[in-house]
Amino acid sequence: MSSQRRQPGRPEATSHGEIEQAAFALFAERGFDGTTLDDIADAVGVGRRTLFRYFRSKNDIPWGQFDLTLDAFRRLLASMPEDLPLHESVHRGVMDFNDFPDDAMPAHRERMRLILTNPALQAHSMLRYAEWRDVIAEHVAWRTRGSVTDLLPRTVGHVSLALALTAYDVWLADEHAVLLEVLEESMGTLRSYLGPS
Amino acid sequence: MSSQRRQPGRPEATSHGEIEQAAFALFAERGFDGTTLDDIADAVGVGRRTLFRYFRSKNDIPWGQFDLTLDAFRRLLASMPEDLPLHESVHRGVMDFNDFPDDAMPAHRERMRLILTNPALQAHSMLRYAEWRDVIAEHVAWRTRGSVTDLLPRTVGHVSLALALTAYDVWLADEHAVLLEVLEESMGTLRSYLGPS
DNA sequence: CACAGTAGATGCACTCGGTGCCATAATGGA
DNA sequence: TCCATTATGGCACCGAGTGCATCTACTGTG
Repeated sequence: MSSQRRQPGRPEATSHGEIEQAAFALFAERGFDGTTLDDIADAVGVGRRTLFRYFRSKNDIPWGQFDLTLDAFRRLLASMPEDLPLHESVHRGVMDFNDFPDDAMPAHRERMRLILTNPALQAHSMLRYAEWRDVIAEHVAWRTRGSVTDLLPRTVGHVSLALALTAYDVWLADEHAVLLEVLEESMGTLRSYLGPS
Repeated sequence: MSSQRRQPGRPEATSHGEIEQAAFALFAERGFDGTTLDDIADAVGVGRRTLFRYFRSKNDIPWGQFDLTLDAFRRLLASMPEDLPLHESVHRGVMDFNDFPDDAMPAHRERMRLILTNPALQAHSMLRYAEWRDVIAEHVAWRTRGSVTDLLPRTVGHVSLALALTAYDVWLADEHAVLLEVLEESMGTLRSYLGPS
């Protein structure tokens, strides 16, 4: 790949990845709140103003390029065989979404630990979660030929997120837990909780 | 009531309620983002600094005295008969929590519309939701003689929140919807979604 | 090589939320 | 009146985020 990158204008001085790396190093050292955007800009060797061309806000840095991740998620759900029961389709989608190669897990864990631990990031995450829920809701709406504003798509979106967040809570609390197993387990827990109705 | 308020020091210049009222008026007029803390302080006739003695942040103003609300929720759950099945106990608690007198609904609706619509407030709400979930998790842990960090309490907390938020989404989108009915409905929707497994 | 075109980088000034510190005001009681 | 107590609120300051204007580095062309 990389035929030629003949772009007209000035080349980019840095990249999302570079900023992310420098930022995570600083976060690990001084904490998220203890790191200013000036710190990050200096570490990357770029102006503070430039950071905002790569990330919408400081809170977005730990999320990396989440838009791309969501695009992949969208494609993932769209690729589910249509003869699969809806709840199976969603469940598999969520499982695949959280299926990372082993060597990526440490970094993923660190990223999620940061996001789920720091109050400012916890709060901000709500906005990203809403986008994630929408992807699910759209899938459900498409499968049921309904609207994303219907009760079912919204319910499935919210509940899927609830289960995922539960799993992450437990996973982060237990050094040896396996994310996908906890995810499966939380789903089972919900079933048995509602079961005896 | 109001036996005597013989407190030693200087009397308070305002109250949570007064600030809240002035703030909501301004929010309705110029929007949440278009209202500065200076605006609110001026409207109340108090220093900007003083606002922070009543509310931890601008984002907390729309929530009123949520601590007190949570205390009531805690007592509500604790008062549930122990012979009630756990899921019933939680369900009833959530229903009662959202059972407002008719004349309080318009204000409640406006408050929730604001919180669930404005991005800054959406994000901030995550922190309040976490406290709300904890109340449920504690109840479940108490009922099951387990720990709040166990899978079940966490799952129930997250899923209960998911259903409540779903209900609020739908309720706010439909002028004529009845909150408690939508809540009940979203619960049923979840059951039927998971049912055919 | 000079010049035009293009797009990213960045400095600057400014707004606003939020905090620490501290002096001050208003009250009840001795 | 003087004191203890408690709330007020001014002041200085920090850091995130934005709009605007300018500059810079690179491509392509004559």
